[in-house]
Amino acid sequence: MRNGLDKDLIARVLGAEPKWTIAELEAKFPPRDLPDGAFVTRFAPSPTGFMHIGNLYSMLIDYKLASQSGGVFMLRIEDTDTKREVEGAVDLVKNAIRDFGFKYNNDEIYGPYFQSQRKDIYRSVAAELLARGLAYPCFLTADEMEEIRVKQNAAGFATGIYGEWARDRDLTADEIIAHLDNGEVPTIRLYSTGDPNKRIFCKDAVRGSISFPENNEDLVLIKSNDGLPTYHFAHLCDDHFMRTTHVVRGEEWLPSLPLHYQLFNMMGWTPPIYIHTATLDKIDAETGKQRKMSKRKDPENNLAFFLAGGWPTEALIEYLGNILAPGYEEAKLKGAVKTFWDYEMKPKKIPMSGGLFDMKKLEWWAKEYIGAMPVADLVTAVTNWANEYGTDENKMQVADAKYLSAVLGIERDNPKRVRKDFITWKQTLENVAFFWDKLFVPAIDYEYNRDVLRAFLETYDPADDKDTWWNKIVAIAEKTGIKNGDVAMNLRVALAGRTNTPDLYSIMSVMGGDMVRGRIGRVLNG
RNA sequence: GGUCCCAUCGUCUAGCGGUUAGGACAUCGGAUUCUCAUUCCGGUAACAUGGGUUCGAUUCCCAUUGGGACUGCCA
Repeated sequence: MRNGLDKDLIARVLGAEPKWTIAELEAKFPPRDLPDGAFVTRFAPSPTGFMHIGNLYSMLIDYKLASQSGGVFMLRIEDTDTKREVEGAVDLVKNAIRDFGFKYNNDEIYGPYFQSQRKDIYRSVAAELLARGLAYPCFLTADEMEEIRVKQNAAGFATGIYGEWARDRDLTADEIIAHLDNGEVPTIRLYSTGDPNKRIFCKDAVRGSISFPENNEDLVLIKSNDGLPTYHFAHLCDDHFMRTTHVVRGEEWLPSLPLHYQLFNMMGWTPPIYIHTATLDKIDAETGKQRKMSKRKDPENNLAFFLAGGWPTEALIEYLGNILAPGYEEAKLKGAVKTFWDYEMKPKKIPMSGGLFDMKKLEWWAKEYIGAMPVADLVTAVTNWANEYGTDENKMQVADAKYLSAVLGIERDNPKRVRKDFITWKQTLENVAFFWDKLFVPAIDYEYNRDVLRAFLETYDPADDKDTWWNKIVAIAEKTGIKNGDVAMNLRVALAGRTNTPDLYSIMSVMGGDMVRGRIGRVLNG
């Protein structure tokens, strides 16, 4: 510990008087009045203009834990890096939260929820640390720090500002004033008293107790360029005063856990319970090796990819949810629960090893999800997607809701035996495109048996019920001397332009007599 | 280099000292069907390696190997 700074110097060093004392802040942000066991969590993205799978992954834990426990889920914007900020990024975040059906509850009294608007809070806490000699102003320039780094590397020491290398940590008040008078703006650094030869024990809800060497780095608490806090300091102040009970974050934060414990200990505050999640990986197509999902290389890392591609958001939730709450899938298959929201997530069971993102399994969840949807809901979902993301052709397909409903309703009447060939809203429309004359692509290379087609036209009556219709097919088969299936196949290809389709009779019923006659006639005349 | 995390079928996992190591996806057969999709039945497939501890290790401990993260006035 060093000598604390006096009030006036603290104000000069911070650029403004601290607005509150710690006691005032404690009163301003009182403990939350919630039932025992309620989780208070937050999703805290940086507004970088990009929402990735990892964001959804951790937000799902936050939201689920809060909602299942009767707690609170907050949205906090971590806009402390003015250089990386992107316009419109906050709306992107909010839209994603809405699209996935999450609701956040930003109670005014714990706000504001933009870190850029919480300067007074950070300044007040920093003032306390400065007064107690647990933080100090540092006037090191970027160039000077680079010099230090070079020296440390050459000598084989760990890089960073610590101990002997921390030039300004024991500056006297007069020396500080001299720097200030010189027009220099300091960063506020932690005055670390940690001893790397001792160990600190930290807790993680998934991994249990983890020990690290104590932190001895004088990390930056408040940056000089804009007076905003670093992640570490913001985390301390915000999660304490927002009364967060559980901090869910990526495992890349594990190494800074000793620092965070140190910070909370210095303030005499209880740290939140940490849940560090493993990263979502994929196999690199070029190297064949497993690696973290990359923003640049992997389009499927971007949530916009799934939204634009028409993936049901619920399928993504079910897929990720099953990873985060192992056993959900089994419970669902057994009928014990209906959706992920009915299944209890246990923090301890959240996996700690990195997982591969499995598109095949996602497809399976999507098929299951769509397969279980009532036709009306399917039509709505597909229509909404087409109108927002679809092509003009897609929009045309959804224009007649009644026809679309008939098309999508094929083989969906028996809930035990629904078709599961719909994966995304987009792919659904592509799958059934042949039902529209404009989109129909005839199979020009197919070798039709024209006798069969002519014979069909002779006896075809759109009003026939299925048995009558089938008996006519059988009769044609006998007459022309080919198999029933071959007769059906000729009709199928003539109508749909392909060899794989749902039930033929249903197709004809939906198409209607004119379209059926038209397409068969087209083959015969063409 | 230093610190830390992780390790069960191809993938995601169950297992918490004694199991024929279970499930799901994928895959491969078979049955059903006018094709496809469904549905049903069945198969292939895993405890990274080496030491301990123990009567007994997938399970506990330690190494090794492999993968990952961090080591910024970015989060």
